[in-house]
Amino acid sequence: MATIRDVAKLAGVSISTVSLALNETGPVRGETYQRIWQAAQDVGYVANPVAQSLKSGRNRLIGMVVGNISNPFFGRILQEVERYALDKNHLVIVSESGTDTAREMAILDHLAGQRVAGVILSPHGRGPDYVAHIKRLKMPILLLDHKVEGIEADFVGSDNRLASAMLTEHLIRWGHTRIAHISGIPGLWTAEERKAGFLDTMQAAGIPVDESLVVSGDYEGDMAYAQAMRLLTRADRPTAILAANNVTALGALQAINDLGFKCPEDISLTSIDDVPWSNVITPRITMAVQSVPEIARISSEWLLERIHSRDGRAIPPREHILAPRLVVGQSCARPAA
Amino acid sequence: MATIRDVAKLAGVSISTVSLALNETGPVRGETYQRIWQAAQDVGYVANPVAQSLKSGRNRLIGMVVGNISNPFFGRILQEVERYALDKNHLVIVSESGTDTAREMAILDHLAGQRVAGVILSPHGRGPDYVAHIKRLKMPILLLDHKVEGIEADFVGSDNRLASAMLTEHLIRWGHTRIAHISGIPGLWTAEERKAGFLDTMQAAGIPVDESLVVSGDYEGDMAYAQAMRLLTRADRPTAILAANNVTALGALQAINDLGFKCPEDISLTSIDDVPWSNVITPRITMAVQSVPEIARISSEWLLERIHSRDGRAIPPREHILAPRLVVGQSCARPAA
DNA sequence: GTGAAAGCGCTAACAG
DNA sequence: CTGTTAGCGCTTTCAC
Repeated sequence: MATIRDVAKLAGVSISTVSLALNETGPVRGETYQRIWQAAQDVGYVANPVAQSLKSGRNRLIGMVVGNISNPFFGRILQEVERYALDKNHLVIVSESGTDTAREMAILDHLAGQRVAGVILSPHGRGPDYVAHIKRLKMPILLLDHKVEGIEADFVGSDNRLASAMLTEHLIRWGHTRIAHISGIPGLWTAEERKAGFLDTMQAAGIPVDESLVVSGDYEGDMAYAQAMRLLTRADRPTAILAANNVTALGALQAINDLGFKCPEDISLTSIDDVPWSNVITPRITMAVQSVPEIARISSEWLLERIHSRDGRAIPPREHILAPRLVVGQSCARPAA
Repeated sequence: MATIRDVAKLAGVSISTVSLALNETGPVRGETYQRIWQAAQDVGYVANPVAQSLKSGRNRLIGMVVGNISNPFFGRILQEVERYALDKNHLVIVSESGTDTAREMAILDHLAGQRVAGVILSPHGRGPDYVAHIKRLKMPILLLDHKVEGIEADFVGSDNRLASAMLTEHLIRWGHTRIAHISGIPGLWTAEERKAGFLDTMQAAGIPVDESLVVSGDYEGDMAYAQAMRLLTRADRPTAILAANNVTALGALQAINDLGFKCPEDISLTSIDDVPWSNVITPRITMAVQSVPEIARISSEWLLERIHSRDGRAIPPREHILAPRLVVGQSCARPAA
């Protein structure tokens, strides 16, 4: 790899002049500039980003930390973020925290160690230590999806209450009263909001909630399958299920099928979040969808803006809450008599 | 951030002693070692990986370059690779090449610039310039999925011919003769192999292939949908479709549904590669699946092995070809009379 | 306009 | 056993 010294030698100038010229950060112009530029071309010089990082304390990397990499919802966000970042000459480091607070903190430390320019974080940790740990980090952070009390940072997410309210209302309008909710990870902001949206809507409609029909999931298919199995094998089983996210819905649907029930004839089903390839899933699931391109675009833009603005810390924390859109499928019907 | 100097000062030794001690690369032992270690703890010292990289020329990063990040098949591999890498203290940079050779080369240059320790590459580029470009790269590369003629590197992929042969045979056994194939990206190794597996099997069975039923796709759903539409609206439409990958199959299925055909009664369908949530897709698609955990494990192990062995270049290139497994669903039936 | 020199944080000879 | 020192490649004052 050619270094700045090679260029300097070939151009017959000092290395500082080369740096000044190539970065257009000095008064080098005209013939000298041309000569340096040509020399750089000739030896195939590209500045070593590692050396630049050491000097500047910032790397042209951005981190993306999520709970579950294989969730298709995340895959599509990553795709957009990566595209956007590369346009701006940044590479994206991806890491999965699971639901392990310690692991998440360790990952953030690793990223801080690499002097990444910023992080898009879908926070899954909990507890005061966790919050303190994040606040201590020096790099710009953008919170995605889950909001964390006590952390001042840009936030991009959706109106989770509204999403579940819309779906709950939809089910109520079909005549359901025994509605079950398989929730997300207890304690997580989105999960609690979604549950609250459900409970509020039920209450507003004057429908008593059977607490035993509100069960906790973990945003994963296996757990959802198990919980749905439990719910549906009860004598007083629910007539409808509100799933906390896409894979929860798919897990529930599988349980419905495996038990020999028909959706929507026997059980109605709705999902918060988009379901991948929903068109070829039978029945098409009624869901509250968020705009993935919008989430990805705002997140990337805001983070890169904060990274590149002269004083990123000066920008006050912003919040972008997306309104979910109800997409009606064929997974809901009147409750069986 | 505490530097090695802070530790040295607190422990009352020189910085080199600290380095030697903490890296266990010198003869520092006993009381001095303890004191240094304690001091490191006290100031919260963690070696700056950027500085280490500048010195060593290797970063504790590995790159992963694929054609399409949002393909669920890739998501699951990434998940495993990331987990494995983090265990070994490496972070993973993810990037999407699309089908753009120039973009892929640019990404590889970026990664080389960051002095990543190695790259897992699912190559999509083409042409002699491309091959030369890759060979010029100094870092260890592991080829995933697609093999590239002329590049000496570890390769992990599956027996693509066998996969499509198995499925083709399956369709033939059901009595199909007018079988269509929606292929992958023309020119890509996997795509050509899969097509060859299809053609060979047809020939071996003595069934003439209608060339017009062999159409090219791009491993993407939209294109597959369009091609399936075209195939199925012909008067002499095929009775079965062999899709080149998972999303191709889903695109085709959607076309089948949208045209009012029933699968498998009217059209049989098979897929190379796993389909996510295949259990809740109706009908369950018959497919040739590869073991994602195995692919991910071998890839990660081999790459990290090459990275960490004293002379990685000394290990001769290895090849791991996975045997696909036939998973029979309900997407195949006798051709309609 | 241009160059010399300091230094980012670390590792690794080489002396002592 | 430990300290001194010379870089890794780059940016950035500060002189000239």
